[in-house]
Amino acid sequence: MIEHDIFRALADSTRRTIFEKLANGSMNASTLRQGMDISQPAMSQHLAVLRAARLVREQREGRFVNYEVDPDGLALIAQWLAKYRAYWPARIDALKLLLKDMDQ
Amino acid sequence: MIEHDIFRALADSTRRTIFEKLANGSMNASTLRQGMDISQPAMSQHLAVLRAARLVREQREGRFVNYEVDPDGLALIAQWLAKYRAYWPARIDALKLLLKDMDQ
DNA sequence: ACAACACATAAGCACACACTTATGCGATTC
DNA sequence: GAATCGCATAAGTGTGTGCTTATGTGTTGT
Repeated sequence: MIEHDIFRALADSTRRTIFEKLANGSMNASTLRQGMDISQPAMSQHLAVLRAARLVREQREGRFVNYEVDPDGLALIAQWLAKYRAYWPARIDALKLLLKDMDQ
Repeated sequence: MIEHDIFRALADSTRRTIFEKLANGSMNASTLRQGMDISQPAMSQHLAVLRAARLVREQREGRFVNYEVDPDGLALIAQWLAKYRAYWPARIDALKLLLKDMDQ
């Protein structure tokens, strides 16, 4: 179940930080580690979990592996969220942002 | 960190099932248990986790406690998702639904 | 070809988590 | 007011998870 993988992946704050960093630009695993006080194997394992959840995808470049945000994971979260749109508050900033962005 | 509580709460499939049931109508804890093969304390603990994540809220009614979906949790997910809107695929069904719903 | 590098995988360990049974606490019912 | 009911909490237990160190695999550079 990919939905399970997604929420499980995001349940860890270190992985959310990694994802956020990648959202600001794709990087290889070593660059990601900078300023994160995390071992190389730990980073590799976190990236594997994010990859399994389709939140992140890899792109081999020689001996480097460049990681970037995978839109598929975000789309699945949006789909999950859409199931409960009957319960969304009428107007919140996030949804207004959302609307504005989709309006073009 | 409420964001952490939300993703952690949704990382468990039993809790997602409970949330989904509540999205189809508010219920008390005993009614929620029906057809779920789960002990009463387990249900109580799951509801406590969902409550801490603001995905669910309670409403005491005598000796019953009626549970319902709390829009706050969903709004927080939407806000989290909105941070990464730059990576959303151009057109997916979930986002179209979203747009249509917000358009009124 | 050999060393250095970027990354993945293996194995082991401490801790978090979801479950259980037992018990406590109010509110209803008889 | 005693029993019952709906639910919460306590305490204990097995399993999952995130970390570590050690090692493997493939690529680059000399």
